[in-house]
Amino acid sequence: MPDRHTLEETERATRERVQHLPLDFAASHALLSIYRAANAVRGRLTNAVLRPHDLTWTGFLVLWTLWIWDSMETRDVAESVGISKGTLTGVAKTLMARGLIDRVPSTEDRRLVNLQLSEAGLALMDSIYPEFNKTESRIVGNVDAEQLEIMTAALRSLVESSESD
Amino acid sequence: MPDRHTLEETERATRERVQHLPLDFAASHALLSIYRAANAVRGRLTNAVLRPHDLTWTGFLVLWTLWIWDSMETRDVAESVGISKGTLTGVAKTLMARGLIDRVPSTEDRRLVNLQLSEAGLALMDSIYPEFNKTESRIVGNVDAEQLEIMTAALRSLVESSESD
DNA sequence: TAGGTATCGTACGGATCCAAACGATTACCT
DNA sequence: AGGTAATCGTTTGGATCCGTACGATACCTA
Repeated sequence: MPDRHTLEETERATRERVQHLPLDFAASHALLSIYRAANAVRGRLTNAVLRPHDLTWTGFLVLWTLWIWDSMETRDVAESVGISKGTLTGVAKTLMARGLIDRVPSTEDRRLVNLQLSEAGLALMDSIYPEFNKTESRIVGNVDAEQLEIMTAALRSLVESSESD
Repeated sequence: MPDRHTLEETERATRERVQHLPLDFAASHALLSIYRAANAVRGRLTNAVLRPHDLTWTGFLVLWTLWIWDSMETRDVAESVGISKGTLTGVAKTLMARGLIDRVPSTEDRRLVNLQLSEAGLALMDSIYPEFNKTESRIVGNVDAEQLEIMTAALRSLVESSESD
């Protein structure tokens, strides 16, 4: 029994374990790789960039979303970040307590609340994002540019087919 | 301000927002796609396959790991699944309470504990995994086989370069 | 214009997760 | 041999996250 297992070893062991079953190994390996990659990337970005600024991964995504889109309704922020509405309430509360975002109740529909970056939040993003992106760039540095493009396109089509139904 | 944003729209908006900065857009889009894909895939598999069996995503990964490798020390299970040792303690406790796994203290090193599937756990995996894989296959169904292979390889090299340092 | 339906943001319970601290056990080193 | 260092699994505390339920508000239709 080996101590540690690389992705490749795991895939080989999987084949042996279930070789008597009619399974789609390519699909299984692809999705396992996606999940591991997402975890690894998130962990590294969190530790290297976010933690020194006392920012959560989710909190950063919220800030980043508002940075890109200027102002958004809470439901759209949640959907864009990939968390539930209820989760966003707590995250937004934390970010607001730190003065990084503002809540702006809608005048047209009083059920709605818009979120946007405060000046402090904007300044924070301006200073953090270049650093964040530099780490991103380093992470994908070993992957050929063309392969990276294919990967991104494949992931995108996968997201669409997975979210649609 | 649009209501919903596709990955493509988000990438376009990102460019406009930060076009004055010297950034690596390909890297940013790639990692955003990975994260969204992982979330979407995990959500769909959880809802479609795991929830009916009252299984957590993490719990299933633990079972799956033990299914593939027969028996493992807890530290290796945690590392393989991508969670901390402390988290695994709780998850393993839950799975053991349901009689799906067994704890086997090591005789050679009394600090170590090995985990393995019980008979009930083995039967559960035998019945669930074909269904799980069928959904996996459906998710990647729209992606060309060759592109899928490139994507998987790119993700794998990305995991390695991201976990190494 | 009144009542039913839909959707908003929020509150709450439970599960998951991590980082740090801890006691127990083993390995190393002089 | 004996003491220090390293590593094991666990515990603890706090943050995150989801699903559900809820009141409030807006829309719709007869």
